[in-house]
Amino acid sequence: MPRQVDHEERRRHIAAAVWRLAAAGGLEDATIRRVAAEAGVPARQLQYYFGTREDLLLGALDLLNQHGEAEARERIAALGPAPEPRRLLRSVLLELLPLDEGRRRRHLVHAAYFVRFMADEALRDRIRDTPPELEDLVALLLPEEHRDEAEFLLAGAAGLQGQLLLGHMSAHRAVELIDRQLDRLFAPAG
Amino acid sequence: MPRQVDHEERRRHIAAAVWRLAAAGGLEDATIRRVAAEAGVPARQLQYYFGTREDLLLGALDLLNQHGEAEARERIAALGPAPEPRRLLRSVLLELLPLDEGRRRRHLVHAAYFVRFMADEALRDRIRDTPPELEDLVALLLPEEHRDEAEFLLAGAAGLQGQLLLGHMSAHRAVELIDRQLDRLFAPAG
DNA sequence: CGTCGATTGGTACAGTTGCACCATAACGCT
DNA sequence: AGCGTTATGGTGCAACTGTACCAATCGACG
Repeated sequence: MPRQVDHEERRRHIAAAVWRLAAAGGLEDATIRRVAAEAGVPARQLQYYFGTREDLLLGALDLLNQHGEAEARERIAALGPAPEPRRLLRSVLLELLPLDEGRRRRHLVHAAYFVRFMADEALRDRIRDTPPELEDLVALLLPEEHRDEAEFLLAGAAGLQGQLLLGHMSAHRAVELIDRQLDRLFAPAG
Repeated sequence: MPRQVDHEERRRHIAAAVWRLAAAGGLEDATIRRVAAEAGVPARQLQYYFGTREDLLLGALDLLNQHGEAEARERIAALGPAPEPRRLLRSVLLELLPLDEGRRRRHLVHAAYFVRFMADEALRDRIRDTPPELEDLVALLLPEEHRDEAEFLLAGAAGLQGQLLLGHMSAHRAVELIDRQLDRLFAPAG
């Protein structure tokens, strides 16, 4: 192996530039030359590490997803072992809200990819910010008769995400609304 | 007035082409030449009726909004005079779901504009598919102590919109989930 | 030391982009 | 009929797009 360079690190560095541009101005701002300038590398490097522009966008999205999933897992693991269902559920729902710069950018990038990738059935799964496993988890955390509530809860959190991104609601208020729902669902006399 | 041509009709015809392209492949597909081809008019005409491309996108969005708002008002008016609060509320919430081609395209186009227009504070209001008046209406339809529920209900409907667009949930199921929430909120012993 | 493959850089090119410009046609008015 | 406004068409251009191509450089291994 000549010239030892960290391939993965390089790709993540470039992908991060894609995220910033896409989050700020949508996919059309993420041209090869502009991403290269944002990342501070020659444009040719993107070709080498990703191939075509389509591959670049696709690769950047995949990296974002695994990056975000790792962050989410970390935050949830920080609750400690065997957390109470309510606290666990709350953390899962809060992952859907842009409560810090990381999550905000993640959701913005997903929004930027949304329409473009929805046309292609194979790509459609990569732009959901709620993996199916999370949905199952939420359903498991609530009593069986509350399956409808579980699904609506997830939808509600996703909807609040949009409100927050648009600045139409404060993060504090969104969290409060979720907590009210949890109050109800975990009330003593369910 | 020489050469009587229906200015507004022309603009709507062109705007509809923007909607189709933006809904199918995002804003980057809505180039001047491509919109012209889709509308079947010379590209020069877009310049004449809208100005720059930015103006075209902006104008097409405004036309979509007023078009959609009219459609929504019509559907709600079809409930007849002084409908029961629950039916009225249900109709308002269902406006957020892509239950027909019109609403589906409207929400897709909004999604296409989302990131691009969020950067500009002045344009941010044009990409919300829930006008503030609707939010107030929803709050009014529920008893005072249910303000939190009203806001979460709207967020839930908006979240279901995303699930439906992505094909992760059937329209039937989404409507069912909303009806369950309404069952609860309008239960006799509130 | 030389060689070979991994990596980088620069550039060239055909296609597309948004937009400005100029001519001309169509029409309502005086 | 003539004029002025409104509308239309076509074309040109500089900037930018994605990507193919060629040359050079680097480092590890023989």
